[in-house]
Amino acid sequence: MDVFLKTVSALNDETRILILRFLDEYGDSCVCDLQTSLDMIQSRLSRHLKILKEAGFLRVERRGTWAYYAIRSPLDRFRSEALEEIRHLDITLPPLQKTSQTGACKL
Amino acid sequence: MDVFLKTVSALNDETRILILRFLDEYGDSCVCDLQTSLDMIQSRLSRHLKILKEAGFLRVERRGTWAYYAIRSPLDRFRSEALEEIRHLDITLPPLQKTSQTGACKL
DNA sequence: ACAATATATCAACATATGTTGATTTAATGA
DNA sequence: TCATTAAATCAACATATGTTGATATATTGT
Repeated sequence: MDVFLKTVSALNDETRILILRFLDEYGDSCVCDLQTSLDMIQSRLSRHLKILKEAGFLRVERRGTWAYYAIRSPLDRFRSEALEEIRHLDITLPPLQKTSQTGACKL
Repeated sequence: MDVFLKTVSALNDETRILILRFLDEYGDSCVCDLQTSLDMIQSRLSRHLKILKEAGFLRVERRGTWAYYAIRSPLDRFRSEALEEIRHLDITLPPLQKTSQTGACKL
């Protein structure tokens, strides 16, 4: 029960759906790039990334000062199906902005 | 987006998961019987049944004074998958009590 | 060690959602 | 029409969750 509810609860937010969709489309991203691309305050992003991670949707990998988040693979059946639904939602995805590469990522 | 979020939001509650599991196990039930079997206040049940119905999980059929709720069929892919998950959750389902038959269902 | 930057966490607040008891609406039968 | 019962809705309250700005932690380079 707990695991299922946590999974569902993680899906129950527009911000997190957008994040999932973004990572699904563009692949691994550091918080910094997500912040620029999605135009979100850093604490807000961290919160949602943590929830998605703890719900089993994402994994994190630390590279230097950066934390790269990515969709976990392989996802189990239910999470995969949820992601598939999200893929077909009518969302206007913002372009990927890799400010972390250029060093222009100062918070 | 709206439809998906509404679906997910409907799943995001223990009470509603229990109701879905119950109806999946025992089939159509009137609010009255659900109330007795699940030991829930009537207004609480009505609320959750409405949410589940509007989210596309349930259908209602009025028979006399009674409103019989049942899992909609066929469910679409995502809702089916969700129901399948719910089927495998570790929930101790209370026994079905058909008080509506005996007339002992006074609220 | 210190400065700079990336990320995580915290506290305060606002909004959303669930619960309950009361009231309203609907259907049936005398 | 009136009484009875089932179900829906409402109002008040409590709890959960999201947002924001501030602070803490972590990593790198000087």
